[in-house]
Amino acid sequence: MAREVAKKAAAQSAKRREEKLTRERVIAEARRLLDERGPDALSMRGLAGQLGVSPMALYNHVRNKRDLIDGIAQSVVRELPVPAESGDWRERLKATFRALRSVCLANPRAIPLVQGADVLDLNLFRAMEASLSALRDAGLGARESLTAHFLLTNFTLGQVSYQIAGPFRGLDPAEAARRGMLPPDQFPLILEAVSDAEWDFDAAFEFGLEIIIEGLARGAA
Amino acid sequence: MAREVAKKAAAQSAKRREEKLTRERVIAEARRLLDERGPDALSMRGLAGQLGVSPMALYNHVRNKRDLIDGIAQSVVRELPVPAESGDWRERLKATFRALRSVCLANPRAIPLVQGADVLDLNLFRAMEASLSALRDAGLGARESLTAHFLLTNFTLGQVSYQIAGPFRGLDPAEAARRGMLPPDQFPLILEAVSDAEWDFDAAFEFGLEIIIEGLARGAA
DNA sequence: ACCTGAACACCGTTCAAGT
DNA sequence: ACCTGAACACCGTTCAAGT
Repeated sequence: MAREVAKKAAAQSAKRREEKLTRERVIAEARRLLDERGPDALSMRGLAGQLGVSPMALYNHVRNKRDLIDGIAQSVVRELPVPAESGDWRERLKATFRALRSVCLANPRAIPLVQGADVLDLNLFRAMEASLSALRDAGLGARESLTAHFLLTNFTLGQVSYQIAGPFRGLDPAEAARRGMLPPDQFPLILEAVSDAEWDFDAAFEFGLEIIIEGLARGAA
Repeated sequence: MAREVAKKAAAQSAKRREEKLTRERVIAEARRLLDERGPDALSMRGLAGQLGVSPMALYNHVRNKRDLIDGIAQSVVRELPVPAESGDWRERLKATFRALRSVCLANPRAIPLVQGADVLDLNLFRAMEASLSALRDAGLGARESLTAHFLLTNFTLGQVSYQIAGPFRGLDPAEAARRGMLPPDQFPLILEAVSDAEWDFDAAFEFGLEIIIEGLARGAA
């Protein structure tokens, strides 16, 4: 029958369409597309193509592109482990922010897109509660703890963005030195630092974490 | 003559065209457009319209949109004051990063666009040299100073982004509380912090700066 | 050298129509 | 309820042509 022929043709041209289209499937495919082919490949049309469906079909499961990206953000955040509850406050703090960093680094292409996404996920608040709890144990007050939490969050996310963008992206002293922009008498310290070879992001993160925690311990005392 | 009539008509429909089109004028107008009407208004076509010129005329002064944005970034960075050279290392550090913060906050709409722009401007390296110099005076080594400089940069830019995006944009514990996502027995500290009213960004910045500097002084000793 | 208009290859989204 | 095709109002950029 003509019907069945048409069905077969549709199934062929739309390989990925065995399963029903759902919000979860749309978002999962969006993540895969973003991860494998980058942000430019993540268009509503391209995504629909990957799913073997018309672009407008997506709008039954996602309000608009903004909502799609919020969905990606949420699905990334769900990979945050629930933080440990026991141990020294310093170690609990470190564990919480190391975990945040790991999840971000595991999803490098999602991070720039997800900046400023709206994601109210329980996992994030669990991490926040754990962080506040550790800070209170360090002797900080309610207000100070909140400020310190955002200090640590800013530091962690900033460092992650920096690492993802590539070392010195857009502000490379070595490049400036190569172009002769930096006369040695005016910029001795930059030139010394630049010659100091490669950059260890893990070490820089641990160093920053240590400094901040040390400052908090000190400030609370 | 028909020529002169045509000229007049062109001059009328293109009010802003008295002056010659230059890279500087293109970038200045782009900044104005971005500042007053936001990132969506900053299209090559819209910008050309503002300048009373065909879209393609811009490409004589700017390689492409990426280059236009790099130009905006550069023109913002040029507003960074040259850092002071004397004084206590703590005060010099604070002054440097307060200045960076001020320039960013004065150009809120440019900041998100400018993330990841390529801008090798002398002003930025002057600030970096000043920062490294202060850190060396604090007793840090070459490598540590560089790491600490990026810690402070990350912190400052992170805090600025956060402030520009709006308080708790995308991660609002108060909103989550309103939606009943946060049972009081599991999230006592978040709920306490949230009830603590409004957020003071200036104070949070100064607090963070203090903590980091304290940590650096302590770590060096 | 600098500018133009037309065209190309895309976007996100609305709408009316189909099942 | 879910999906479709056609259309709308945009993009950035290339190209060939004008002065």
